[in-house]
Amino acid sequence: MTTAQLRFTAAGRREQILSVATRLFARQGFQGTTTKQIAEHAGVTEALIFRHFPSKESLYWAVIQGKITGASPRDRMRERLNAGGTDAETLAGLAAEILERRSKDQTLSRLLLYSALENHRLSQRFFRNHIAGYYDVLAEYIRRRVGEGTFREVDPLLAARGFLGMVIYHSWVQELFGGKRFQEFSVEQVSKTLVDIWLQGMLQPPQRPKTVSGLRTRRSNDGNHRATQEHGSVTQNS
Amino acid sequence: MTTAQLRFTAAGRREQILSVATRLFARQGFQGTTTKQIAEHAGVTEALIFRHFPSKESLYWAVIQGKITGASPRDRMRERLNAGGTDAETLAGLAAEILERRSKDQTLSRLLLYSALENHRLSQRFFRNHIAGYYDVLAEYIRRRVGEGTFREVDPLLAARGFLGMVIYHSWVQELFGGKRFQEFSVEQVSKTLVDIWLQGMLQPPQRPKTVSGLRTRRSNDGNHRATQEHGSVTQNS
DNA sequence: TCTATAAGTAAGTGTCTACTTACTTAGTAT
DNA sequence: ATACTAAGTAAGTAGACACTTACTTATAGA
Repeated sequence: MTTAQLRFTAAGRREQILSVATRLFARQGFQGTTTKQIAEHAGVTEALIFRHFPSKESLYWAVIQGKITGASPRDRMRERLNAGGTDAETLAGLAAEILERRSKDQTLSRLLLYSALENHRLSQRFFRNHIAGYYDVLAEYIRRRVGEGTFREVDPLLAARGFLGMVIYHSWVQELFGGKRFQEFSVEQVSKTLVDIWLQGMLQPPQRPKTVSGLRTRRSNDGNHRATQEHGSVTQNS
Repeated sequence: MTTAQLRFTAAGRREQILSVATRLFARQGFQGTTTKQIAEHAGVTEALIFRHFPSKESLYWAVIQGKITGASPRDRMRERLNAGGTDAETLAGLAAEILERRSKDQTLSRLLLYSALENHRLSQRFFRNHIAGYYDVLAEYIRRRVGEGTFREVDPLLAARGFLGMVIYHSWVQELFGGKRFQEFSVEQVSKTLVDIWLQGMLQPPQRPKTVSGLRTRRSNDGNHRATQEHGSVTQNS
């Protein structure tokens, strides 16, 4: 009979160690985490850790592997992008999901950043599965919209990176660099604002009949700063 | 007379140690760098390092301090934003400068990221002087353009973060995560594309003054796409 | 109930770490 | 030359590190 269970099964203990190690590696990096610490947090001796994993490095790799294969956001993202709705709704939902997840759980982005900085061999793959996954799918979406004539002709990969850059960078600044100490933003405000900027930046300008250069409409004439709408020809001042 | 100079002056040696330590801390982080390593790279014994700096941590702080006080980009950025020229030129120049500097020298961003992850007490200040500096100035610029009616009404800080996010995130992906292994981009292409998107996203839409909700694009409208011209200049064809 | 086996540990090992102590040597003013 | 001072070092120390070895104990199946 299975009562209080003083001992784990091998698989169960392995999982527990992995989970503890994931948290610690994310918080302190590979170099900053000791096997003794991991053992203490798992409630066992160091020796047991080396029974389950031949070395500290192999434990680290198992942690990364777990994050790579577990719950790739790629599919959820593809679903979202194919689900229908306006561009604005779709993208704002996507941005909101990214912001919310990162605000709740920093372990993933911290693991990723540490592994990139410490230059672990797996980090390339980590990156490919986790970040590149995001924007391959998004780039595909953008390419379609460009083909349809809805979006302007821009490099889809760069545009995707631009969008995700806005969102992810903001979340890094807030969560990682302590930006939220100085100012908080609601997820809705951030996602709406950033999507607004990016989306209007991507959309074809509203179809203008044939007035070639007569479009420099002056709305009110109070002198300066008339800065026309086309950024090719923004006249800033005299 | 000063010949071959077997010995440094105290100040000179201090500087040399600082410079060596900066490189190593940037490459490997605080935890990943040993005092022995620093000594070897500086060509001295460890003891000498502890004569100039009371502890490893104080040496690290001196490194960060040096980066904080040295060459704040804030002023150069303010200059640039006040120098005149079109918005597009100004912003593209700004983006290009960021991209180029980061591509040449990663030490600053690596130091910053490590210090944020390792949660050093100075990292808040590091961040404030180095990143916040950037977008305070940029936000001010945006606020002015919003006041003039050139830009739409958006939170200037968020808009600034969006712009810098696009650029800085792209550079991180390329330089740090090894994105350039898969695809290279020219500085001009990146800065032009990202500025294009962001700037058109910020400008007031041409005709209708108040419709910020002009984002109601349904994804199935395939009616309008005339074969697009290049995204920068709309006013050139007939 | 007995036993095979898997789960778990106490107490190490050599090496590395930040930091110290007691000493030597180079440059310089008198 | 002499003596003083600042630059520099050789050889440590105690503790932390990743990892090992030899041992103990829980538990399921016969």
